Amino acid sequence: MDVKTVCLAVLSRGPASGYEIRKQFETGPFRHFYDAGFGSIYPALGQLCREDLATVTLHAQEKRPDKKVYTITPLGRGRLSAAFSALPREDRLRSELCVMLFFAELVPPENAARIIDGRIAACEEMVRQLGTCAAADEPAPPGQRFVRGFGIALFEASARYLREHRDGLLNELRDSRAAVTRAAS
Amino acid sequence: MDVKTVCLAVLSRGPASGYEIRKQFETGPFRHFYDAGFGSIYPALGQLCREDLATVTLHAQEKRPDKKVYTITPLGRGRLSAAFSALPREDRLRSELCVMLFFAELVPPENAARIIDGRIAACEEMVRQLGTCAAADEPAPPGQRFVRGFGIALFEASARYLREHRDGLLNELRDSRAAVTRAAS
DNA sequence: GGTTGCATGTAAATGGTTACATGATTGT
DNA sequence: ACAATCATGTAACCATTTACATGCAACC
Repeated sequence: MDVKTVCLAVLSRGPASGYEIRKQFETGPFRHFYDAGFGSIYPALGQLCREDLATVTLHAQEKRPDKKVYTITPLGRGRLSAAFSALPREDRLRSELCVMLFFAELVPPENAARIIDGRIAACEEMVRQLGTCAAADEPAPPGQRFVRGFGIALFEASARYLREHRDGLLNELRDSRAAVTRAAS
Repeated sequence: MDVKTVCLAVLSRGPASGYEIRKQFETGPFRHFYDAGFGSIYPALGQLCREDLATVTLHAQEKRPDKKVYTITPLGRGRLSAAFSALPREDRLRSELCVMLFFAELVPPENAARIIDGRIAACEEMVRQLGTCAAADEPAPPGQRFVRGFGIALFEASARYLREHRDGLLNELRDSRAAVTRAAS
């Protein structure tokens, strides 16, 4: 599922500009499971138009730059249906945090705690953000609420695990480092 | 953190061939937070050698193709330390499941249940796999056990959320579809 | 006077996936 | 016989990120 398809899906909920779509990826309800920058959104929207899956109209604004508002076409809706009839592929996660903690013995000791604490804070912030966007867009479509709740559940579980196992890991790391030092002397 | 750095980190635990590294990504304890195919691992290992971060030795085997075993160099260890002194960037997740459920009204009704049930099964299978690999490689380094436990906690939380909210979503989707049908007639 | 927000885009570089290409052995 | 496992690699393609480029308005 590429950026083009996801943009098309966003447009199926109503016309939008590239800038607005980007905002949804950055701070809106998409934040935790999909991201894309301007550099991929603008070209994607251009392509959608060239393939007649969307149309553009220029909205002149006062005291603001002009806006290009994209609208999905019937052909675009057809393309969307096709894409949403396939089974989703497995989630792809790339977690530097996990790589670093997996090889925790390579991380400078004073950093391990910082890294974990930073992540706990980030998860809590994420839960908060997803909660406020819940308050803002009620009543949202069922799927949207489901996915938001899913995100909250996962970030809460992350924060909980990290909080509960943080000290255990740090102690084990300290101990094994002490053992190595003893062996070397 | 690119494939090169992660390969180097794997090599810091002991010499390995490209094939063996790939196995760890595919089925081993890495499975849930990092993936890379042969097409990125082999070139990465080549580059590591060219930059003197690793060395290769050819191990002839009987009844098996020859193996190229890579070993990290002191220079490689230095490079690794540097990479692991930085803060990890945010996890990057791309979830087609979430995209599809977010726009659940675009998913053919009979598919929504299949998609969710499939994911529940996949999460449970993942928990099982992480559990067995726990039994196999005890005692593993502390970081490795921490990250494995983290994975188990998250996949369990995923499965739980999906199980608990599955029927609610499907009912809401059915109801809102019925409302649309009534409005159209 | 500097930063943030609104608004659009292009080009180069990076990084990764997929498909191709080969070949012996082991298990069903 | 056929598929899977072991084992390596290249090349083409694809997608995405990053950096560059522009400019006005509002706020601090």
